[in-house]
Amino acid sequence: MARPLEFDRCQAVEAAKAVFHRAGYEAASIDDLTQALGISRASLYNTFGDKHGLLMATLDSACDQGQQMREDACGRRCGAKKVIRELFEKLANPEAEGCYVLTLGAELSTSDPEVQARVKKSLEQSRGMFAELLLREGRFKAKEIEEKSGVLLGAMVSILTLTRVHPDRKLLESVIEQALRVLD
Amino acid sequence: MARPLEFDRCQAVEAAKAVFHRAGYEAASIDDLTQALGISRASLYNTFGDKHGLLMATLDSACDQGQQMREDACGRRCGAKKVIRELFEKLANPEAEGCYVLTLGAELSTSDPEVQARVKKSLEQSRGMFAELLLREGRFKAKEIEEKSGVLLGAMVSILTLTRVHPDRKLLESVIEQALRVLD
DNA sequence: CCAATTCTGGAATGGTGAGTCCAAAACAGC
DNA sequence: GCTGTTTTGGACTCACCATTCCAGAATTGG
Repeated sequence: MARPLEFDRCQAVEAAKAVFHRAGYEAASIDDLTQALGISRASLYNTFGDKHGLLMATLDSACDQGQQMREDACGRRCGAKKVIRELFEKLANPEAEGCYVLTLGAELSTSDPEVQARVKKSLEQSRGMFAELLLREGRFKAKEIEEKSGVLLGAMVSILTLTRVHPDRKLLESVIEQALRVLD
Repeated sequence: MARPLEFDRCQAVEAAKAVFHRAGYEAASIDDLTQALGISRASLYNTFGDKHGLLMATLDSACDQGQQMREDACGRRCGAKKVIRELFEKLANPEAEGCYVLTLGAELSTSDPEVQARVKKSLEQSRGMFAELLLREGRFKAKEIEEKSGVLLGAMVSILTLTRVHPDRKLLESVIEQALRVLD
């Protein structure tokens, strides 16, 4: 063996995520990134290939964290309404992972099929989670679940988008309360 | 007087809007723009100052068109539910102006205060329109109007965002139907 | 402590970006 | 048709961007 990496890959990915999230993909320069990650150009290229590779690493990380969050939500013992309310509250936060995925989606999904694929997959997984939570309630028909999970996904997207472009506590509360009505 | 402009400013703005919408602001180069607008660099800089000036011109145009759409909606004689349903249907279209505003907002609102201001203003105006339509129904209390207009705004944002990153007819229908329930 | 291997900082490279400039062209009014 | 004004095309500048390269540094196994 030989000299080991002097930095933590995960930490670097998190730092890159923050840079991309704040500046956008195109606007973030390699200099910005190396500075934020605290590593040199060479290390960045050795580890991630190129700028796009680094982007995909951050997207993967965000998707994984989102998936973790979804599994946690499904793993809870309480009723769907409580689980979803708490999930929505957590998402109504500008630093949320989903917000990152969606923001990149808005910037790049028309021009970068790889990004688009992850965004779509992530949204579908969210919808799946909602469907499972609804199913577990045991009081909805398949048809209802399809419709209601769509509504909840829509609400989620709304929350994530508003959180970024027009944060307003009361507005978000209204959206959340209305969405949760599908569980009545 | 002297030599007149050889191109139509409005047409140029529309073309620029299309380029920015497809590629994003940062990724759109001046070359892309001059080519799409069919004008030379000099004309572009003479007319719009710089790239950012051109961006703001496109944003202003989109906001104006949005405002026009809102006024049209308010000017109609039929019930709020019908007006809003038709508006939502119109917005569920990837070329919609609101979609452009929101997409730019996602890319730039954290880094460009001017953009952020227009996006927020545009959203507030939309909310105002919803509030007016609700008020005109004559059957809601002020408190309800505040909440319901927020819900409708959230639905609109959801529709516009989904339309761009994850278009799916049935999903959009579910979102629209659910949103319209605030009018029951 | 040596050799092999891998990482690191920073300089170098080639390309492309936004924005400028000027000479030629097109028009309006006289 | 001449003059003054404005537009236009395209060459030009200069900075910055992503990426590569290399010489030196660090670490492991022997």
